[in-house]
Amino acid sequence: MALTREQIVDAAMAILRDYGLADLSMRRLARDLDVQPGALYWHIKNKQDLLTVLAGMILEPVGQAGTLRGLALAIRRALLSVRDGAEVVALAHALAPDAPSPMLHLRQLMAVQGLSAQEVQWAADALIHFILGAATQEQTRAGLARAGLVGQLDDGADAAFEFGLGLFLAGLARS
Amino acid sequence: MALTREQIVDAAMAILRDYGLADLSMRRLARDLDVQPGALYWHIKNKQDLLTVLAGMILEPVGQAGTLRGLALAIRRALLSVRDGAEVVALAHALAPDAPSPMLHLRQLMAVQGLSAQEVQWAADALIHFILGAATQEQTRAGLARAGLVGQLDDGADAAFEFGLGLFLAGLARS
DNA sequence: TCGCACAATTGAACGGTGTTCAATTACTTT
DNA sequence: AAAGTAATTGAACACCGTTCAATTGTGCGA
Repeated sequence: MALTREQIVDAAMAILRDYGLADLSMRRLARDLDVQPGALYWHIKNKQDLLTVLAGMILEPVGQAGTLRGLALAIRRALLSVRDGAEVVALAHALAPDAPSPMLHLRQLMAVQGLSAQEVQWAADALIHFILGAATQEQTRAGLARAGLVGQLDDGADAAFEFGLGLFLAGLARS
Repeated sequence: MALTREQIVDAAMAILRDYGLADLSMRRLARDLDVQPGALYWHIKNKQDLLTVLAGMILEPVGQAGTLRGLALAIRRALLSVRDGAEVVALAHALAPDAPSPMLHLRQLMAVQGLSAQEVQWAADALIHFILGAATQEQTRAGLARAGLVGQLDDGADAAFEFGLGLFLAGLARS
């Protein structure tokens, strides 16, 4: 049966979930699909494109949220639910910042207390930097711990995120 | 004359400044030094190690600062002063978060308003995520603009950073 | 059912990457 | 001068993303 773009994306997601971004090479992906690497390029422009699709899938379960805080928590949860999810989304976000819908949703929820459109943009960017940075740090630590390069991952990651988010939201409320 | 660890580091920094992180390969570095790639490994453990040293050099001009705000601005300035500086420092920071002295200095300045040691750590982490994220975004955009993949880099980067930093500091002041 | 056209895949290559290591050269120290 | 150590070479290992001519597979109209 013919190879499908969807099959490729699903296989890529499986590698990501089970082995992480470092193992997600086009050659490895082709091997898993019993196909030569070149065949992938009939269905997909390049690896960056594939990663963008994966980023979209990772953020898919975020959904709507009534509050800024709820949305931030939902985004974090989605990022952490896939191995190296934060890094993949950060990569995609760097090249197309407005593509993922949760980011737009975030700006939408920022519409409070007389912030100008530009200020909303700035505030949303700041919050995104924090979310991606925090989640990336967590997953990087998890990877290092997995490799035995560093001991005991701190369990206080949730509290740390909550605290940082609280700081940010308090700053927003003040303005 | 014998090759020196310092020569290697300096040549690496020159490549970074002039051509960016993508061009900083061990082979390219060896070519610039008129040496075979293997020779580098007599003086340096691996590429990651080299990048850690570069990250330290990038942050060197930060120096002391009396205020949290001043330190944040100084760190950003240092990151932006070298092409892809933010990415290099972020890479180094991920593997050894406490190595760069400005990060410690930041925690030190966080000692305000009865924050527990853990809260200081959390707040410092949040601020670092913002600084690295913002600077990385700026330099990524600059790189895309250089490649002609995206038009007109926004000149409001300074203002955006200042605004995000203001939000964060306001949140700190509230607590 | 035979061709034909087009979709899809292969096989092979191009030009890279980080890293290792036996063998060799360069330089000191005795 | 000889021995011993420091430093470098040359070559390889095992990968990487991407391209493309040649080939195979598939559906369709005659």
